[in-house]
Amino acid sequence: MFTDFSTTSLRHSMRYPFNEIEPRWQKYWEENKTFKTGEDFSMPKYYVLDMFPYPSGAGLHVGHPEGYTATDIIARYKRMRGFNVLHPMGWDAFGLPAEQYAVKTGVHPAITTKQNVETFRRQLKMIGFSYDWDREVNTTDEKYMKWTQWIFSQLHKAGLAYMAEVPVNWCPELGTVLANEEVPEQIEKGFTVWRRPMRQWMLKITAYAERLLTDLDELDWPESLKEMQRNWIGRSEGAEVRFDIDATDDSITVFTTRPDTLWGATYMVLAPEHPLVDKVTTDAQRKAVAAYIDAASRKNDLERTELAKEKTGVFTGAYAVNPMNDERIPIWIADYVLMTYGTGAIMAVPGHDERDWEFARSFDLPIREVIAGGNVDEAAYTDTENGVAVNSDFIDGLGYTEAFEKVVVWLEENGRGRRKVNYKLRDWLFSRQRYWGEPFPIIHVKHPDGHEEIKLLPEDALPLTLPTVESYKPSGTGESPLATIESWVNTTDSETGLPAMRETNTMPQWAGSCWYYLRFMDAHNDEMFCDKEKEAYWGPVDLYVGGTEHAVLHLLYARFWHKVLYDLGHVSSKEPFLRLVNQGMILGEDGRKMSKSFGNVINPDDVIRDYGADTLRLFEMFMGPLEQVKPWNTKGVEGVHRFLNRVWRLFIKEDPEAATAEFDASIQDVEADTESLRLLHKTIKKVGEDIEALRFNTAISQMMIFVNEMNKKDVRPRAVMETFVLLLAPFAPHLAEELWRLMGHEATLAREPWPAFDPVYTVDDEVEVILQVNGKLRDKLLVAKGTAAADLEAAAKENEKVLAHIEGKTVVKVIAVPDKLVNIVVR
RNA sequence: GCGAAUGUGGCGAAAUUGGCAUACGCGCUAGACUUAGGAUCUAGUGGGCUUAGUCCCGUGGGGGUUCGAGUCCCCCCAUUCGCACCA
Repeated sequence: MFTDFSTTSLRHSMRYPFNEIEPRWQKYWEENKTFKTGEDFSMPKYYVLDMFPYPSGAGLHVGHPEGYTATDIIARYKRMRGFNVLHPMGWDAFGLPAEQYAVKTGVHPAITTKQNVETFRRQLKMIGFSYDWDREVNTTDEKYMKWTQWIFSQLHKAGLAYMAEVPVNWCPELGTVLANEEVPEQIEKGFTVWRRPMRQWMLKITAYAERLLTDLDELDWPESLKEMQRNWIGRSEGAEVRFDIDATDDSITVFTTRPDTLWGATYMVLAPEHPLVDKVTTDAQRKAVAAYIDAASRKNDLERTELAKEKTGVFTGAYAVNPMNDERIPIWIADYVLMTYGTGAIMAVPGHDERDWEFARSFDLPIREVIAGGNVDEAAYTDTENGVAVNSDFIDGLGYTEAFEKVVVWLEENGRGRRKVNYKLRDWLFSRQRYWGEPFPIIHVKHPDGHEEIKLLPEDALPLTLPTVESYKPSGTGESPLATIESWVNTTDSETGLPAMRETNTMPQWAGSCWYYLRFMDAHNDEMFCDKEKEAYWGPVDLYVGGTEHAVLHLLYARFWHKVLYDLGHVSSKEPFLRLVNQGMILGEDGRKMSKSFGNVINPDDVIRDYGADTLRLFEMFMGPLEQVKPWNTKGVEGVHRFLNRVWRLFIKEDPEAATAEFDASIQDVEADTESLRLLHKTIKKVGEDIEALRFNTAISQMMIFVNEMNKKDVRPRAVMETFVLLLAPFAPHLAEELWRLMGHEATLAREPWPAFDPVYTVDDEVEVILQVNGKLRDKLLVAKGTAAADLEAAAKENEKVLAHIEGKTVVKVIAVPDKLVNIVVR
């Protein structure tokens, strides 16, 4: 022990000396490596993980410590329960803000990142979190990046990474493309985003769509979050149907979930970007079609959908043939059909699809009823439960399910289509035209015959690090600033000696966070991304806590990578995060979202300065249920601070003159009285159960009850008080450690066994039984626990107040529940 | 429009199995100590009342089940979040 404990003074007579206690214990923990995670694999393990932060320049926000305190309480509690606890922290340090700052100032993002990380680390240490800092990881660290690139190589080898010319979301202000998921955020910021074809790296997440969907069922995650992932994956069962184009050899394939309405298809619609558009358009319509396509290309998906009130479209002049009835139906193009979903083409059944109905009304196209039950003149009839097929040949009279099956069989037998499951989920656009990201371990080899070969760098060439650049500005051509560094870009293929160019795209921020939870298990391994034995022991994560903002992106991508690694035999579980909890956002004191513009931002540093870290921790947990959105309240902070002061005064003599802390005279080595024991054991039980269930607010209120009761006593049995300190420890570790030490213990309480409660003291031998007449409370009765129903009934019938209410009336029924109540029903 | 969650004092909230509604904290009121109190401690604090009674009402609104409903069922309203032409 190197820490100096000689000066616990009472300089601040009214408030306990948190500003001395806290830094001192933080120093002690650091020097003694109190929270270093052991590697005794015979112990039961518990892996409790926070979503690691992006170290922004603004520093820690009060929202961060909310989830972090929750996991820290769990970690400290589990350690005391004898678990080998893995509780690490790191940095998701690639990201746009550092790069944009670099563009503006010319300061290398690595420098900004390093400074920000230092701030974050210092702030987190000031709150007293029990992280094993020896396992700290940083996604921008070359040693970490090496394995991110290695995992990409595995994906590539597995055929899950490919390059494709795809319409991307191009943002001219940022000079980069965006993932679909990132678009709404940027538009909100006022940036423009439009479609532009570009050669991009894609990851084949769609190959895992089904498993990502079905495996959700096994996870202990919030239902709403699972629902969000289900919606994002968007599975729908239907059929692909091929429509011949009249007078040509071409055909249009559509996806439909309603093959039972095929006879009602009165026209077809292609997305404006559909490859067949150009081919089928007649000369007469060519001008109108071209104008329409041009207008559509200037809109993004959001404008084409959400903002479009009226349906627009243009006739191509061509006709298709309905395979069910050989009818000639017109082919239109319209931007309400998206190239990115299904086949980019639909059969329009205006009678039974709302969008098609609207479109048909706008353009005066025929609406035909093929499902009876509604009135297609007024609205599309889409009921699949009650509708019955009509005007539909061999399925007439059938309900949805039978009709669906029969049509699919017919399509397959006649070679006109097939059963098909379609997903909304699209492949993951994995490249960014930025500097501050992981370079792809890829070279484009130029063969003498002129063809280009995409080749992975050999494993021993990893990590491929970022070169220094003079300007961080996007090149403007759609390529990253890396493209301008010729000495870096031009290289040779070590295998063939042929000239090659490096890939100049970088990976998105999500890459590093897809596997960091694995790296924590074996943070310094230079031979592998994570040792197999360690992974088998630590994985999967038992509890993962973070915000809802990562509901679909990070959590879906990480699950995808995990499944790939599982398939390749690198990890032992199908899913990375067994249990997941979203902490609710903390609002400003005014009930609005904390924001600089509202001036309602609370800085954790200020709270720690004024009240101490233990108060910050305790208040964040006392505010309400973890999952809930709740407003900050400075008065509430003072409330929990008062509680901690009371705890201190329960033990320590109030004497402003004293140089060192001395025990209050009430702390005595006496045998505990039954009343204190009852209080203590009830508190042990409730605090333990509440921690397990993440109900920290009620655990704290029970400790407050304990303190309020003990406060009234002149004698506070030492053993009782000592046990209480252990209960408080996960919540207010600095104060608890200090009291523990003052009670004469040499070492930290971090691994003291969690107190056990004795059921003898948690149940009272006398209980209050409620006496009711007609369900209304009339009196209460104190009886021995377990008093028989018959005895309760007899006692109730002798009770004066009860008698007053049943006098002169007929007793119809008596309900007597032992230890609860007696209810006499009279008429 | 679709989906999910949530509605309890002046405020944050509790009530774990259908059994005392409002624990705990804030705020407020009164008192004690004090030169002082923005410290501390004690007591009180859902609403109503010509009968101040251990009376009546009371958990978003309406109905229902039950001896008994914040809790279970049905309908409605509000708020928040997510999705949104997904064929």
